[in-house]
Amino acid sequence: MPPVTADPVEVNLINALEDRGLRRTAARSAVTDRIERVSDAFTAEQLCRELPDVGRATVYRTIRHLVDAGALCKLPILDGAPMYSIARIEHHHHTICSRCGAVGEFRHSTVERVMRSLEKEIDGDIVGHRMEIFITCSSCLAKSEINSSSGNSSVSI
Amino acid sequence: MPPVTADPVEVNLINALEDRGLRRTAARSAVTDRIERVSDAFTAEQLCRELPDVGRATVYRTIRHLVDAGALCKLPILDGAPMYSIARIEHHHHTICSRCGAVGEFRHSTVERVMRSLEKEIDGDIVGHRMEIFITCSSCLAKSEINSSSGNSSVSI
DNA sequence: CTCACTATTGATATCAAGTATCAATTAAGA
DNA sequence: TCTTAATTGATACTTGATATCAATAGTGAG
Ligand SMILES: [Zn+2]
Ligand SMILES: [Zn+2]
Ligand SMILES: [Zn+2]
Ligand SMILES: [Zn+2]
Repeated sequence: MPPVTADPVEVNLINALEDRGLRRTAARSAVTDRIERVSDAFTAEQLCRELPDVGRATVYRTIRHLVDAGALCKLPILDGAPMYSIARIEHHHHTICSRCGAVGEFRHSTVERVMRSLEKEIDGDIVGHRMEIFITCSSCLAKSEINSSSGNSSVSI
Repeated sequence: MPPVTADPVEVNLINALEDRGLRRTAARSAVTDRIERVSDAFTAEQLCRELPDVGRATVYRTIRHLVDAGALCKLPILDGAPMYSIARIEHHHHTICSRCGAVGEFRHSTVERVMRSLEKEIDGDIVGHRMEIFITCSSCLAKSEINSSSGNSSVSI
């Protein structure tokens, strides 16, 4: 059975910036420290609120640098601001809880194998792919069992 | 070999709206006619520009109704406004040309089978998924062969 | 260590996408 | 035809994000 998770990568965001020739500054360290401390995915605005002493422009700029460096994933959200999460695994996909928004990473070799197999069938050259699995996470499941009750809101994609 | 495309569905957008109890109006017909005439994916703003006599609010509202009705797909775009395309196939995924933005639909039974198989390995209940394959479409490939030259700009996801 | 030079910062203005309001208009059924 | 509720669209507003640019702060040379 192929591994669902693999190769957790050591992350040091401020180093990722320095590797790109960017200076280590107080503002950037504040941003990267905060991101590393937060376990979950976040929006740029959330980060701005949590770092009132760092200018929004700097928060947005730093996020952009980190995405460019491949140290952060930008998750496309259908409605509202995109979310970001630390890229702990080289190539991977995300699980997103449709109730609480919790984001997880996973890798699955079968998925990648299927992607490669599509090469033959798709018109043009494949240059990449993206995939998200929407879930109800175990903690949300637990909560809804406590409150028993309510609806099975399924997500239509 | 499993089919890459399947079940093309007849689309009649104005009917899709009427089926939801919405009235057939001149403004809505103008919007749906336009969408049906445009083969490619489009943004809301594009549609507004092409329909200067329909108010933007109405364009946005109509698009929202069509997405709710499942007649339009909303494609999450990482940067900039989301794009919409007519849903011609029941459940499906998209190919997106990373050069020209052309959007295609496809279905592949293996992909769906793999998704189901992930149920066992992912923590929580799977309620849906989304997938996009980024390509260089055949027409862009043809163009770049004419101009010979240039770089294999690969997309990092 | 000091200086000069460039990168960085952040207040502010601006832009872009999209939604809320609400009076005027219009579709649709009796 | 007439009544009524749905729809429209000009306008103002919200939100997310970027552009500007003077002030500030790293960095490397001397
Ligand atoms: Zn959850
Ligand atoms: Zn993959
Ligand atoms: Zn193309
Ligand atoms: Zn699928």
